[in-house]
Amino acid sequence: MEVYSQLITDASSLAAACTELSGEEVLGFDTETTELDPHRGDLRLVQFSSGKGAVIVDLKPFKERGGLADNPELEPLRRLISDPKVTKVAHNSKFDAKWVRYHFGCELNGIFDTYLASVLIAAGDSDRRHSLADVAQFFVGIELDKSEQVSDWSAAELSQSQIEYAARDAAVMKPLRDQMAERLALDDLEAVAQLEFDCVMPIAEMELTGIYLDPVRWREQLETARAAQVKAADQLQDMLSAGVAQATLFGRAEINLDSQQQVSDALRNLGVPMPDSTRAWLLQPLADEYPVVQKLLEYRAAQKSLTSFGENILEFIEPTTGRIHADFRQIGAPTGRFSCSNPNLQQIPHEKEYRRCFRAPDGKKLVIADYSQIELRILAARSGDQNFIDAFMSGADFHATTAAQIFKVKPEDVTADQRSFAKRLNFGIVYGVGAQRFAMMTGLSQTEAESTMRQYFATFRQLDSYLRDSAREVIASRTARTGSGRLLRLRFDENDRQAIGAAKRYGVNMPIQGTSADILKRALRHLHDALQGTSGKLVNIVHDEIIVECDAAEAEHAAQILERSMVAAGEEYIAGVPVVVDAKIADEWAK
DNA sequence: GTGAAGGGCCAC
DNA sequence: AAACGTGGCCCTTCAC
Repeated sequence: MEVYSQLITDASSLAAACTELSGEEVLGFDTETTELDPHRGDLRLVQFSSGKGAVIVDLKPFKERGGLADNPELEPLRRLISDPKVTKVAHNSKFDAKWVRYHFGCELNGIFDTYLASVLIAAGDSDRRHSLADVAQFFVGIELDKSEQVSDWSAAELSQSQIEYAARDAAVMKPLRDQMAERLALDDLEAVAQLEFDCVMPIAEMELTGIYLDPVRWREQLETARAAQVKAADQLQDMLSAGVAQATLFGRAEINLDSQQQVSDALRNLGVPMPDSTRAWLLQPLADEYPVVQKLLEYRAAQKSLTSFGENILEFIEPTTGRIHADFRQIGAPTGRFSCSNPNLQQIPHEKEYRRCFRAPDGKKLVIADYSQIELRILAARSGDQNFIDAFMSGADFHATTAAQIFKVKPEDVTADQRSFAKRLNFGIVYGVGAQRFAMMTGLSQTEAESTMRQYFATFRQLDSYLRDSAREVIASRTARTGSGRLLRLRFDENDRQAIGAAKRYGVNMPIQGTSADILKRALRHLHDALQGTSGKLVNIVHDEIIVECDAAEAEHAAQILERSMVAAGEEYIAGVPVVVDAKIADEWAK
């Protein structure tokens, strides 16, 4: 592909080029950086491409003259980047957004993200790849050579091939966007694409802000966990060696306690009737009779605390900020849910000992808000079941209210057991739970479980028919959609009963789980806009929960903004069922 | 030595 | 190897 390109190194040509570019509706956009983490490296190039050619801004000379953050020479560039009327087509724009935000102090607005668009169009097909090279190949049939991506972008003089690479990379973006926009329209994915593009900037900012973890508190907790692990390991080792042939009078045969193979063998030698798997839920029933099994479970829990939630998380603290900047993937699951890694802040144990380590720094507060029963409210709205909806309308305890209906007793006469059955069933329904598993988790017999479930569906007739219709529709169309129109294509062998069952559960669950994700994403955009000009910053999200850190003096205001943003987002996707958000101001992330 | 797969378990 | 959905992380085992 032959492309004209202009390399810019001085203020007056930058101003002229930006004036020219700001007249375009759509620009390809890319950056080249010396590192992957904006806290560590330099932003070297910013590139734009229009139908006419590419403009490459070499930031090195600008930085040498007056830095990047408040260099007035870069003002035209900031205006162009933050102008929402000029669409920036970028691949994985969160990356560019973070660098621009951190080094220029401005937002990247008017995003069209070809990575996110590709993931949406793939609609859950995990065979599809989404690198720029793959996406360019798939949508416009252009082969991209990415060999320069890892080249040295900190050199004094950029090589000709680097400049050509930069230009070519940027030039593919416009035709790519045209093809993808057409495809998004064909699949009715424009609304969900906008929803995704709108929350790139909030997520970019959240990652840059990071979350504060008190290392002193964490180490204290770690010491306790370590002591528990050492004690449990020692006792378990003793108990297990009794069943190992090689054990001698002078010492015990060391067993690798983390090897389910070795542990299973040792337990079998001790006469424990071991199931095929050693998972906790299978071992639990044996724990009363066999203290060694109880000890194994104790060891496992201690080991998990120490490995998954131990020393390693402290290594994620960025020295320049003293905070943890995790990676959030905004379409982490085909349902639209986020995933999080390095570290995963969505799987921190709920126990106070862990959560309290994530605290507001001095002078700050955390505002923590979560949606109340959001998935069940979505289910109520989608099914239109009046009994289910009424249970939310009253504002009373939802599980107790549904229990009263299922067991045909007065609300005040609902027993703790009845409420607990109803609660587990309410949650299980969303995932398509069967009688067998419901029996297992409640301790009911298979027959009792079946009859309770029959009673449940007899009470919520409309919900029952919604779930059946929805399952039938999923199998017939091989698709499912969320409230925003997010699409899932299901692939299954129509002769495989198990596969059909799995597809039904997945396809029925996806619109519920996915609409919840839609709502959260909408809330993030509202929140981002409403927090402008305040001290409030988004610091974490966990599926139905949002955490904002702000100045202590502004906490009440921030809490109001957060609650309003979340409720407004919920009401856009749920009609006829109240959306309830519980918000609180706290010093630490603990209930 | 390294990477994939499998088992197990944390969150919502 | 839960006929309950979505993730990520840690460990062992096994193939290359």
